[in-house]
Amino acid sequence: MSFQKGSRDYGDTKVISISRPTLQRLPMYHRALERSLAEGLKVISSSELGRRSGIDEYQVRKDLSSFYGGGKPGLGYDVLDLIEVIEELLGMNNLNEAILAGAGRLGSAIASYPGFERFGLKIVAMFDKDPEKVSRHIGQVLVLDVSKMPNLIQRLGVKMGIIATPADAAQEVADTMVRAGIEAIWNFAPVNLRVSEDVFVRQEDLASGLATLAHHLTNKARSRKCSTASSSEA
Amino acid sequence: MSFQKGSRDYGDTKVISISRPTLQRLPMYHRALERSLAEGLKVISSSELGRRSGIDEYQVRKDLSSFYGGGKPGLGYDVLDLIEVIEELLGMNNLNEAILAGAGRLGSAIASYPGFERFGLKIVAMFDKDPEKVSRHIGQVLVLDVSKMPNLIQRLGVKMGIIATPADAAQEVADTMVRAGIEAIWNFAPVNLRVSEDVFVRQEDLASGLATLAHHLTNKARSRKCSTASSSEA
DNA sequence: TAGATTGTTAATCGATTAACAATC
DNA sequence: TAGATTGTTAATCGATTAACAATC
Repeated sequence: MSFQKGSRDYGDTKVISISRPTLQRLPMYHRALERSLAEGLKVISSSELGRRSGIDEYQVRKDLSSFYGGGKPGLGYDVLDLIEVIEELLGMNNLNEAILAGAGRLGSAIASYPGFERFGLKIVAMFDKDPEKVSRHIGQVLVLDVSKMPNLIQRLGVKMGIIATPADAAQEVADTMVRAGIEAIWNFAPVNLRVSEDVFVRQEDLASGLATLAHHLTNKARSRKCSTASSSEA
Repeated sequence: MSFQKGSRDYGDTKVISISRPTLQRLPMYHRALERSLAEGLKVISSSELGRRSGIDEYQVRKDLSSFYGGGKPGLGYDVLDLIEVIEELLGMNNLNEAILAGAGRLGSAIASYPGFERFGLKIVAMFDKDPEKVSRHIGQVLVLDVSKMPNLIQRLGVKMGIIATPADAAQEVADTMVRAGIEAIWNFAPVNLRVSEDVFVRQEDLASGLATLAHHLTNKARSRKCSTASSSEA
């Protein structure tokens, strides 16, 4: 694997730092690369990768250059090598263990979302307070009573917590998680969690997504009425 | 409701234009405001709203000023009025009809996600190609055979399509939707859709979310090993 | 009026887009 | 070698942060 020259972790030296936007595009590159590999491509240019991932070719080169130094001028990037580096960066090779709070529909969907396995995510247990749900399996995952959560987090040393509870339970669950040692929370409940500084929270706010779409449709209708052009977006 | 002065739609004059980041923060403000209202607050300052929504007070004022002109220097914003304006902007008062392709776990979770109703989203039908799933109800929504999709989209004039199919079916479903008249697609399948310019696509890429978290945890562990400080984020 | 807080203007920061010299 | 394509530097754009004069 050709990481960028000089950006490897020599003892106590620096760690590659990737910007948030770049990081979020990595899964798209990964997908496009896998497809390319499946089609038999060994080498790919930034423009072709851009076309396949729907991202600007300038952007592609800029992004890749922030963590990859293996591109060959005149030729392009080695598909397989690039895939490996991205997988390393995304932690797809490490096993990312997580616990999931909330065994309702959303929780169940997350627990059995097929895209996650390939990204190294392993949900080791689910929690719910509803006795109806406790002791059942969802997919491969056993649902436990929420009172067992702190103990299990500590015993297994799990660092990632996923919250898929109703809104009014989310903050309390987050507090419990953090107290037990969770360092990163993926929150699907529509609540702005308040946690201590050193806990990373990713708010997966479906309402925001919906807001964007709804606003777009409303605006489109409005601007059409005013006989103006419509805007677009990929 | 006090929209910003001069930004209303006078015949053919301009439409309020809100930046994407601002738009995505509106649901957070909305939530914080609802909570404030429930607690009996009639008026709220930008700093208090910031505290409650987890957003910088500078940001709050900047955001609000782009669409709201009703703030009173020395006092703050009228909670109820602000809520109403945001609801209007997010189309929470209009009914947003949508059709949903894919009646698997993810599709089912979306169809019955409680947060959506309040945002005016109404899923009028679901589609699947699995005969096992067709003709059943998921929540309130009837699942139909995917062959009936184009006709139904046209008959009801639905403009929003939600894709929750497996990855390999997503592009074909999107094409069908667009041909039938869908103007905005909310895509939960891990595929970069290719659609015509005037169709709005929101890619709800759960893999991106996971990438952010996994990278953060990996990096945190690595930087701890090197005895350096850890970074954080809200 | 005096104190508080807005709305707006200016400064900073970071990401995207573009262009091009280096190089396979 | 000539042609293609990278990696990087420069230019542009837009968002966030800060500061402050206007005003309730």
